[in-house]
Amino acid sequence: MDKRPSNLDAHLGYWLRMVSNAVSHGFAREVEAEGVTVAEWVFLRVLYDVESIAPSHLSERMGMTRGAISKLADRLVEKSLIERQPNPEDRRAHTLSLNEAGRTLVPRLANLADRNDAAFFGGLAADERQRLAQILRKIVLDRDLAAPPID
Amino acid sequence: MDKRPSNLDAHLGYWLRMVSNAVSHGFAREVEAEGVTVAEWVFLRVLYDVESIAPSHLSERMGMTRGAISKLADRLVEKSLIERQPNPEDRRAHTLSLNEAGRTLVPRLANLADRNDAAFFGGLAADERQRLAQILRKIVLDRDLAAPPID
DNA sequence: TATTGTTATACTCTATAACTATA
DNA sequence: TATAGTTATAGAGTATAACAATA
Repeated sequence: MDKRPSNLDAHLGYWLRMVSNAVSHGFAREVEAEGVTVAEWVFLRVLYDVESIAPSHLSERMGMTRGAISKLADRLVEKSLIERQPNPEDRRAHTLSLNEAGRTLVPRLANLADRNDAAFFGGLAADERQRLAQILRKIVLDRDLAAPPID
Repeated sequence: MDKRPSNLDAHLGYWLRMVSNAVSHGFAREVEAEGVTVAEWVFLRVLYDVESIAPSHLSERMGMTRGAISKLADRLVEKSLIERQPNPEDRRAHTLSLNEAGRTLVPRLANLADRNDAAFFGGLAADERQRLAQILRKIVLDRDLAAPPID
């Protein structure tokens, strides 16, 4: 039996990747108009809630390495959306926080995210959307995937 | 109303991205042992069914630009898994096809894909997996996303 | 020595645009 | 001129590992 290799579309991961890429690309195009990328949006949105955070904590929160966070932070500093502060108590440590421009931008990006999500999943019935969210959340919990919920 | 920007986890796209990334990374780690990447696996799996295909057709099939296909093809030629043939009728055109090693590798990769998918979504009930597949397929159809089904 | 953060390096994925060789 | 394919360039995303400063 099973002489033939399974088809690509036999795997949930395949469909998931196709849909996820499309959603993310769509969102990427929208936020590009505001001068940021998807990863930067996540970074900024996390900062919005925490006031200020150490890069190492952010790296855990976002499921990225410290090096990656450092690079992202560089870009956002360059774009004048965040600031780095020294920590007087431990001079190895820093904290990151939004500046005025960053704080102003986040709600605009959140609106784009809302609209993108609505547009993309609007073709589903309300109960389908709920089902989807439920299943995805279950996987995240089961597998203990990265990012703890923000709220 | 809506003074606060919506949370990251308010969006289906956020959950989708988190799960999709985890599945793909898991699979990437597995196929790495066979010396290929996820994009290469898709490329090889498509070739397995069609015997031979023009790069331009493959680019449509995979939803990538011709340049990206060209680069992927370079790597797979270098890894001695595929071959490029000239087309005698139109000397601009080429075709791509698996060689012996490529043809042998695909079923092994398919097994890894099966196992990865099973491991990842094994925590879901059968009807949840079915639901998830159904919803994702509906989105792909609704939005007419890339890759036509392989089989 | 261990830890915080940065930097250096590298590779995949992908796009856009220029280019080559046909047709 | 239009088309098939390749090449050049670039940038996001990410990782690993080396490093500097400090603890």
